[in-house]
Amino acid sequence: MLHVAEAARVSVATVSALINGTATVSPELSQRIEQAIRDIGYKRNAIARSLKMGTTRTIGLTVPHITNPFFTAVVSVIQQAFDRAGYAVMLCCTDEDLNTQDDQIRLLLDRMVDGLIVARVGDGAILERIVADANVPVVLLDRLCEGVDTDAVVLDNQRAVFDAITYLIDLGHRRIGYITGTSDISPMHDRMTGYCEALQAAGLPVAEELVRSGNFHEIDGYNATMQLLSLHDRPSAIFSANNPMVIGTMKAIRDIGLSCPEDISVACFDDFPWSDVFQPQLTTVAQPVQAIGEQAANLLLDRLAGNRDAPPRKLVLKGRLMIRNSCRPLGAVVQSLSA
Amino acid sequence: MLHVAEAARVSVATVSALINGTATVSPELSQRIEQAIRDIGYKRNAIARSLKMGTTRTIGLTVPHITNPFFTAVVSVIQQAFDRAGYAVMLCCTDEDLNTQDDQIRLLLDRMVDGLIVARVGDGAILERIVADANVPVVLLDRLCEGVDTDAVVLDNQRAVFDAITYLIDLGHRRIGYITGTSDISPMHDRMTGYCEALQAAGLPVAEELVRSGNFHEIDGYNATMQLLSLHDRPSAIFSANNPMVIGTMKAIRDIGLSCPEDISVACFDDFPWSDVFQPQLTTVAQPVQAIGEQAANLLLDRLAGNRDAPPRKLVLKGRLMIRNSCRPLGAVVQSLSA
DNA sequence: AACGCTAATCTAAACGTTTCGATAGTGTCA
DNA sequence: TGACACTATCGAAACGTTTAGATTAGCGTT
Repeated sequence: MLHVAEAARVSVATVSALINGTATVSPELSQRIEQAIRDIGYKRNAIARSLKMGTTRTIGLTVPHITNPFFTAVVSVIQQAFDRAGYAVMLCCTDEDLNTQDDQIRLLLDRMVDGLIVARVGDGAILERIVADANVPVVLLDRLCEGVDTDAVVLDNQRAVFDAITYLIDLGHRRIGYITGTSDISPMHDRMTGYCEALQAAGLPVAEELVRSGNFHEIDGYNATMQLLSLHDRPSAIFSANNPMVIGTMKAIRDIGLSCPEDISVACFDDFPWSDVFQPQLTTVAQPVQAIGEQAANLLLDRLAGNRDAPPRKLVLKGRLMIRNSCRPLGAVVQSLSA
Repeated sequence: MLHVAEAARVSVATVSALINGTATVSPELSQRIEQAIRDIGYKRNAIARSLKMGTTRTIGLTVPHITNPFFTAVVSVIQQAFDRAGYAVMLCCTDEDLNTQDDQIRLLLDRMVDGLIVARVGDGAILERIVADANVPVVLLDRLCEGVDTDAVVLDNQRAVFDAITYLIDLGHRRIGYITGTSDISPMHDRMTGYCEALQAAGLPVAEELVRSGNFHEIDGYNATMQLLSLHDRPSAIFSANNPMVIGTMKAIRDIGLSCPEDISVACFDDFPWSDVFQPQLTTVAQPVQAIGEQAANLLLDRLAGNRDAPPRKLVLKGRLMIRNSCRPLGAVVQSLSA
């Protein structure tokens, strides 16, 4: 900018005024300055600007796994929304690991992001401090956080799973296996509650051996399913509370020589784009990813626009049960096949 | 830092020296400073540091679509690699749009990223200028760029498709539909070449009506497939050169009342995690996403480490044909079913 | 002709670091 | 006792912006 000012024989203040439109500058000088800018190929240094202004027009976004199609979709929507608003987004994947998450968030705050959207992991002790200490607005995505009272957009997980399990019960299923992620994050807890309530509402017992938990990965779903399928009185249906894990479930069913839905019905959380193309077409609980991403972005953009003092807003969206052909109605007798 | 210096009764220079370990500071002062840092909860301002140092320890990454599983996987790997190296990554999705890409890259350069990994879109006129003007290292990902001579990691697309088509020919297929993306990017061009060469090598003609092109989206794959299937002498196999488009292909096959692989064989580019779980299990060309991401990251990290003058390095990796059950061997007579 | 008002422009300080060169303190050795 | 080397510390400039406040010029009023 100094060079531009010199070339145009004006002060840097005038150049700045013209670029930002913060003061009127005469047509004559404007022209000289614009010419100089073109000649020199000047580009404003956003870092220097950020330092002075105290804002980076950059936000941080952390998710557990970008390869989880749910997060992929949400990240995509959020990225688009901030792009439209002229913000850059720094993406971090925490790999479902608390320490990684701490590091990532520190990394983002170090870089003076203007705001944070966090699909948290673990118990959020650090998050509490961040929301308290750092003066950047935070919006929680997908997962709430005890003790952190801030903007959030989540799903009505309990209701969504309640509906899905009720659907299975209505089909005649009585023993329904349930595969959950580690229960220290709110959605897993709420989904589990939905499962239990649906069973109770139908007068069915919650059998401990039918509930298995894993760490969100395909292999965990595989192992959990193997355990469920080797029970002497095995479930006629399995619900997986997490998307990547259901892949493991399907592989386990295949490896053990059973097939879905003939031998065992399967449903899961989170829809994916190809779910109605391949067989079996999985019955899923679809989250409104578009809305989730947009609402999260809007909440943050609103704070960034200056609305700092409004009380925390918590948006709860509804899931939708996508009924396909991976769950079959059950007659009086549970079919018993061996491979 | 000023506050820390005052609290510890030292100069800011000393604080900086201690934090960065750039000079020895006495145990006594060290302790005072560390105490002050803790008391105040001081965090170094990375923006100010960037301004002074001329480096942001942040890189920019642009991909056409993060929802394309290939890019999802590569982004994930790259993100991890840079995370390990202490870099942040700014992610942008260009939506296969040239203007968007220009905007995004400008946005990234404005923010003084230290380097750029670009899966480009379009003809790259802007990219040329960037690589010339900006002094940040750029590595091209997945897609080369005429006239931009810089580090790159790509697949041997031609060979990969050659192998896939040859496989179909070996199965007895003679009329093989081919669905490509817009041909102005190198992989699409190379894949097309692989298709033609495989046919020629087998003494088969390249029939114009069997080649359809679209804009990478599911709907384009759908439309292209519909056209192929309504030919009076329709193909017995379809190869889709792009992953999202194959979803459209499968939907079109279903909607028209055919089934795969009984009525029509399907293969495509890019593997996905669930491809061996659902039916039909698609035969795909798998890209080594892990290697691609890591190599791209390494190339850039190497430049960032100071190795600026080395000549451009172009890494070409091999694809792998994952044979599953979506392509069936063909007898002498092409089966002709109507739904 | 002196005055005030407005519009255009400029000067200079500030943002929070890093770093160069200066300075003070300490011990060694002739 | 100086001269000297060495270490620890500091002062101040610099990075490239923004912006408050000062200055200047032009112009209409009285």
